[in-house]
Order: sequence, then C-alpha cells, then structure tokens
Amino acid sequence: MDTDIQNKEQTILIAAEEEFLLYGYDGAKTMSIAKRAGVTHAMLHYYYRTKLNLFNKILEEKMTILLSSFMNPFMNNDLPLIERILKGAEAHFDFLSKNPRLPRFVVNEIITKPEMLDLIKSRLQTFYQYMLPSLQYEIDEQVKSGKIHKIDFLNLIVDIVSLNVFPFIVLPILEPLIDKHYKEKQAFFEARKAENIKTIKMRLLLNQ
Amino acid sequence: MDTDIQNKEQTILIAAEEEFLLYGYDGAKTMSIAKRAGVTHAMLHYYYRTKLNLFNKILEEKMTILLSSFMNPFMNNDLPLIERILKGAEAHFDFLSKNPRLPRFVVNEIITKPEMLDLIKSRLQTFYQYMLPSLQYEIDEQVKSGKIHKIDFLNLIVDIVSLNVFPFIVLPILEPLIDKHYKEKQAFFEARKAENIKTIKMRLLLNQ
DNA sequence: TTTTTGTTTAACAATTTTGTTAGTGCAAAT
DNA sequence: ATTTGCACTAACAAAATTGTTAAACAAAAA
Repeated sequence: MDTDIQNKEQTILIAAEEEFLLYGYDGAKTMSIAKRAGVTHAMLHYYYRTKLNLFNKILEEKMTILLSSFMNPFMNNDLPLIERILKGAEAHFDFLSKNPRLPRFVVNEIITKPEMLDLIKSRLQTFYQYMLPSLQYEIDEQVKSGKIHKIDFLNLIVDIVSLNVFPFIVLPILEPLIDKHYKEKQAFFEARKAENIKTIKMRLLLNQ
Repeated sequence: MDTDIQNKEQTILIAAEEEFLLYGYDGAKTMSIAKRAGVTHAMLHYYYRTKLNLFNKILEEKMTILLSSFMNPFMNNDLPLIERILKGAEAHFDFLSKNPRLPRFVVNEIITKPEMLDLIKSRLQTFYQYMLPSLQYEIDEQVKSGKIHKIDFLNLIVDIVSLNVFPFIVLPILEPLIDKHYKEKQAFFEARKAENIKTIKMRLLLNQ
C-alpha cells in the first residue's frame, strides 16, 4: 500500500497544519504536533529543523491559496462584469465552505507577524494598482448605462469578502443556531451563500 | 496628582490589555506585560497570581462589552423596527470604530478556548430563545404589509455583523488601500459605515 | 560482505516562560 | 516606639518548550 507507509515528513506536515490551524503559531506546541503525527519530536526537528520553518511552509501556502481563492474568480475575463462578480463571489464562498478554518488562521497570523503583513501587502499591490482601476472603469461604464447602482469597487470587494468570510470565522459560535434552524451544516452554508448573493445583487442591480 | 502615582495594579492591567489584544493569550508574555507596565514581573504575580487570572479579567470584560455593543442597540424598543435595525447597525459600527482591535481578539480567544466558547454560547441562548423569535415576528408583520423584503432575522443579523466587523478584523491589511483612497482613516470609517447602512437598507427595503 | 547513506530513538541540553520566596522598606495603627 | 500589614525587589526555582546529539538501525550501493 501507499497510504500505510506514508512517509513521516508528510505526516508531520499534515499534523502541523492541523495544530497550527487550531491553535495558531504560539498556541501550537511542537510536541503536540509530533504526538499527533505519531512520531518523536526529534523527527520534527530532523526534517524541519525549527518550529518556525515548519510553520512558514504552511502559512505561505495557505496565504497563497486563500488570496487566489478570491482574486482568481474576478479575473475570468470572458464573462460580462456582473456575471463575473456574482460567479466570483459564489466561487469564493464555495472555496471557504471547503476550507472553513483557513481565514481565521491566515488573517491572525498575518496580522500578528509584521513580516507577513508586509508580504501580503506587497502581493495585494498588484491587485490595487492594476485590477482595481480597470474593474472600477467597467463598473462606471455599467453605471452610466443605467444597469447598476453607483459604487466603489473597493467597497464592493469589502462587502463581498466580509459577507463571505466572517460567518466562517465565527462558525463555532454560530453552531447552536445552526443546529436549531438547519438539518445539516451544509444546509446553513447553502442558505448563507444564497443570502450573500442576494444581498450583493440587491446592492448592485437596479429594480431587484 | 492622581495620574502620576496611579497604582501599579491598574497599570499592569492596562499593559496586559494591550499585550493580549496585540498578541493573544499565547503570544503575550508576562515579562513583556511587566516591562510595558514598568514594573518587575514579580509584581504581576503579586497582584494577579497567574497569567491566566490576569487574562480572564480582561477577556470576560471585553467579551461582555462586545456582545452588548451589538445586542443593546436592537433592544431599544421605542423605535419602530426598521429604524431600530438601522440605528442599531450604526451604533454597532460606531462602537467598533472606537474599539477596532477588539473583535479579532475576542473572537480568537473565544474560539480557541472551549470553556469560553461554552460561556458565550450560553450567553447567546437568551438572544436565540427570546429576542430572535420576537424580532422575527416583527419582521414577518412588516413583510406582510409590503414594507420590506422577506428575510430571516438570523440571516439579517449575520449580514450586519459581517459587514460591520470584518473590515476591522483585517484593518491592517487594508491600510495601504485606505492611505491611497482616503485622507484620514476616519474618512474610510465614515465611508464604510455609509456603505454598510446602504447595503442593509437595500437588502431590506423595497424600491431603494 | 562491507560500506555508505539516510532514518530513528532516547537521552540530554538550552532557552524561555511562568511562578515563588525571603527579606527590605515604609506607612499607618496600636 | 513597636508592631502590623502591605508594597516591593532581587534572586531563585520550576515547568514547559524547543532544539541537539550520540548511537542504534535499516536499506541500498559498492
């Protein structure tokens, strides 16, 4: 079998990911990671040398996928603007529902670590400088032709990301509510997705 | 003077609040707190015995005020429903703009600490059991008389809190944007507040 | 078979972080 | 003036956490 003799290096990485996502860098302990992976903690240092090393491997990857999860959908240029925005928001939500613990982890670690904050700021520069003005232009065109309400694209993005991300950040707090009002957690996700799209539509389109 | 000889017990508490808000429970170190307060770290233990003790004093207070910052405004019963919702959202936003680092701190600590998660769940029970159904009833009345769009009050609450809170959680990431598009951070806050109210209005009211 | 190479373990070491204590000084109460 | 109680310090102790090393082991190469 392939899965049985799975190499320890990988096992450690997976265990580390779980611990870091649950407890953050400071909260996660190398010995808990080793224990979860079923290896001695010397092995962790053998493969990754330091806790910080191991952590960076994970954070960088997660930051990258989280960032592209919301930027890529809006770059699908062969869809008309409004479709692109709405489908983009949906795709973003779908990604989050498959990775519900990602945003809290990434946001936290980025914000508490100055180097990481600088890194993400530099990555967003591209978005700020090129995509945002071009999308704003498209928006303004649609506004002129009376298709949508006046809006800053920046504010629209913040609206979409807020609506999509925040419920996942506080998901554990919402659980009693979800249990009471929905049969499955998945049903809550579907309802939230529909609600978000509806809210964005209403904010954007005339005569909704 | 009163402020000069301010007692150390209080000074430590203030320093602790800053460190905990910045770095979280695990990230904050008792010696950094002592250093920030300008006292030996023995004093910290003298007054508060343990780090956890000191932390709990802060977290409990912060959790309480954060919770009431969004619950109280909706309980102002002498306003008609729609006014109450809109003024409530505004008040909630205003509170956050005065306490921008509170939500990330509280949410994190609550979610990573099972006892705290249980505590907040129990506090929300009241809201879930009594306020929510009664507000839902009011909503349904307004829907029937054709004043507003159909909506679950639960979803509306999640919308409002998401729109209000999330931008503050990621504030440091947004800073380059804010600097570029707004003269003052305060101007960004004003714009976001207006945007949130507008979005909620559009989601709620007919013919906007 | 012997060597080489990389993997693994257990025990140890270093560092960081939290918590304690004995004793000093000082102010108010007796 | 002496005692009592509280604030305070410096040095110490304990615990937790991270990191290292020497030696055993196993698999593949020579």
